[in-house]
Amino acid sequence: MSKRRSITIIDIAKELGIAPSTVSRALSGHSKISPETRDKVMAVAKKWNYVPNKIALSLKNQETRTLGLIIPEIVHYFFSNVISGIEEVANKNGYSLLICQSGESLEREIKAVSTLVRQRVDGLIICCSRETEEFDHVEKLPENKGVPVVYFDRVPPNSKHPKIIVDDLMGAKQATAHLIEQGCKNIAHLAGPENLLISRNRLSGYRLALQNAGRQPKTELIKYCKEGTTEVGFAKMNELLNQEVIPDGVFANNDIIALGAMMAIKKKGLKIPEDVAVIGYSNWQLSEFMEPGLSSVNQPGAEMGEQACQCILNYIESDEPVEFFSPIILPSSLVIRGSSLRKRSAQIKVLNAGG
Amino acid sequence: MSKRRSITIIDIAKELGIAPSTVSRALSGHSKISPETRDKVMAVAKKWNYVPNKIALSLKNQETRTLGLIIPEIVHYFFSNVISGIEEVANKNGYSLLICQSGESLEREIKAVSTLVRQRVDGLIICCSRETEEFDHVEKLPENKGVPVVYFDRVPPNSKHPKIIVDDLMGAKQATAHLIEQGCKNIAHLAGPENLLISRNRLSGYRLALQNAGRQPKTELIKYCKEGTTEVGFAKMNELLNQEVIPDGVFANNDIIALGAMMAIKKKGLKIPEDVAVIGYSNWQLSEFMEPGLSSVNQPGAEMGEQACQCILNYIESDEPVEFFSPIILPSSLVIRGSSLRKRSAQIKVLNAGG
DNA sequence: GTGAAAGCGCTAACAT
DNA sequence: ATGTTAGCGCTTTCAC
Repeated sequence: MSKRRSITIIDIAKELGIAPSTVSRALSGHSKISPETRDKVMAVAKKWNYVPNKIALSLKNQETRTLGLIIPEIVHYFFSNVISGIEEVANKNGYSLLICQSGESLEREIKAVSTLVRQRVDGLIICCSRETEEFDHVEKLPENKGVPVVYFDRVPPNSKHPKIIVDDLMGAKQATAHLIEQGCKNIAHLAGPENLLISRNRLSGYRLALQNAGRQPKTELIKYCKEGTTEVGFAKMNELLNQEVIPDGVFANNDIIALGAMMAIKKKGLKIPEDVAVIGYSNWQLSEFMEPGLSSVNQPGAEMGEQACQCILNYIESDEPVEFFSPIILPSSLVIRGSSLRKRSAQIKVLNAGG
Repeated sequence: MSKRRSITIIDIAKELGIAPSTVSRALSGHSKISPETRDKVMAVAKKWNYVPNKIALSLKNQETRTLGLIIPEIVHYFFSNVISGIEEVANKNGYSLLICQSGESLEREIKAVSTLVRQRVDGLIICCSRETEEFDHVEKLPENKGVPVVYFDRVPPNSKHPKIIVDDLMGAKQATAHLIEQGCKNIAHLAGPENLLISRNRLSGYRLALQNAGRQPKTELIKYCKEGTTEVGFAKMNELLNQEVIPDGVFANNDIIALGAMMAIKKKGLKIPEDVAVIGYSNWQLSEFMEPGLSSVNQPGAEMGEQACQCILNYIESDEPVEFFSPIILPSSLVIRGSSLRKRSAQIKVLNAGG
């Protein structure tokens, strides 16, 4: 593609025999400009399809009105929701969005930070990769007070920057409480890997709900699904079904595991939710299409994106540097579905799981 | 956030008492530079965390090494795959990706084009909104030879720009042929809305496969699901099941419809795929989590993104303007699943559905 | 091998 | 109301 020279303010100025600054003023609707010149300028600009050059503006103003986003994977229901939320808010505020995916690799994450800083993004929104345990590449951005940063979902333990996270503990508590309300006597938990904070929080929520109802969480009703696959969910649920105390309710760490559990339940000839009620903490929209009876706690991806974006816009526009931001904790929403998918829409209830 | 002045080449030059141009040369590994100065410059640059300013470079070089992407919705399995594919290739080639979503609105699409052109993206990748029937806002970009454009998925009928589309006809043909091979005698089609090209192509593929097998497509086995919801799929499948000729195979326009159909089949007490085999043309990854027995024709989202990106990079870098690009047609892939989800992974076969 | 100067497109301060 | 000028950060001639 041969390089195209586009129309500039100077071209317009020459055509009309006036100064570039006058053209600039006319174009930006400055008050101290005669209507005639303004109209003439507008006419020429239109005739030649003048497009203002944001690059020149960025260089002059030292701001790009561009936000950088680093995300582990784009192809993921939760993350794509986050992106969408960010894009929505950014767009509404006249900001553009530059996206990099780290592919859960620290190396790529570091490279992405560098790329975006070179591009002079006005702010950086980041969800760290699973590999990331050390945050200097973000925390020690050039000059130590570089670009404003907002973390979401996977956040460093000690950072002064804003953080947006989901209230997993509360969500899990509500989900378990819901099973209790439904009359479940023996509620099992198919937990996620112990090393992940979210798994631990969800387990805690489960325990808390039971204790609040005056019950003791039983060790034999808690199974860890380290790999987090449908297969493991199936296997662990089978174990549960072969124990003495058969659970009549299951809270699963996520919907993938929940799906495996449901397969095991059905294979046993039991009915959902009549015999065993199931509820899954969900990253995906799957629940919508899954078996009826699968209620779920949904991660508020879009809302998280919106909040993160709003947060960084405030950060960018705040004049005095803020010393420390306390984390913003978003509630998950508990979606309760009835047992007939045909009448599903009428039966969906959304509870606000947070406080 | 108070505006931060970052380190420039001039700062380094001053510190060392040399000319900015020398610093520039040292930094960019120019040959005609003494090793001592180079080392000195590098040292200072490192000490002060110098970050080159891409904005200044863009202004000078008249290229941003940035690509613009306009997409109807980010939260969509197919589209998020496309984005991911584009990001991957762009990144690998040193390009950044600026994303706007149109939300299926022509108005927002027009605004997005304008935004991206102002940002001086080097190229524009676009999937038009459902509302878009007139393409001047893209085709007549400033100066008529403006930014390189590549269309994908939803493309204008007559554009000289590159277009990447999916071979729906071939995919549908393969899917239907697969049902025939499986021994299905009466294969129904749950079609999409007639006004969409993809629906028409899939219907044609279905017809073609039957004809190739020496069968006549029967009108009573074709049902249009205008709304494309699970509910409609359920209703239309019920109609089919209550007709004289009960189908033993169903090719559904997409997986949402397929899901409804499967619910209807199961409610009737029939088994999938033993009694009725089902296959859906899929935009989503749902099939992975759906009932066993649901084979699907998957849209190659990531591949489409990669191709689109590669295509625009070539376009950008080609010196002589190309007169007309013929469409690039990607095959969909037919994924055949067995009936036991537990053994699923072993039984998945992927056939290349294109020619 | 290095320096000086021009220029990419734009705007804001300072004239007039 | 309009023109002049300088400068944002960088590279790239053209001198020396």
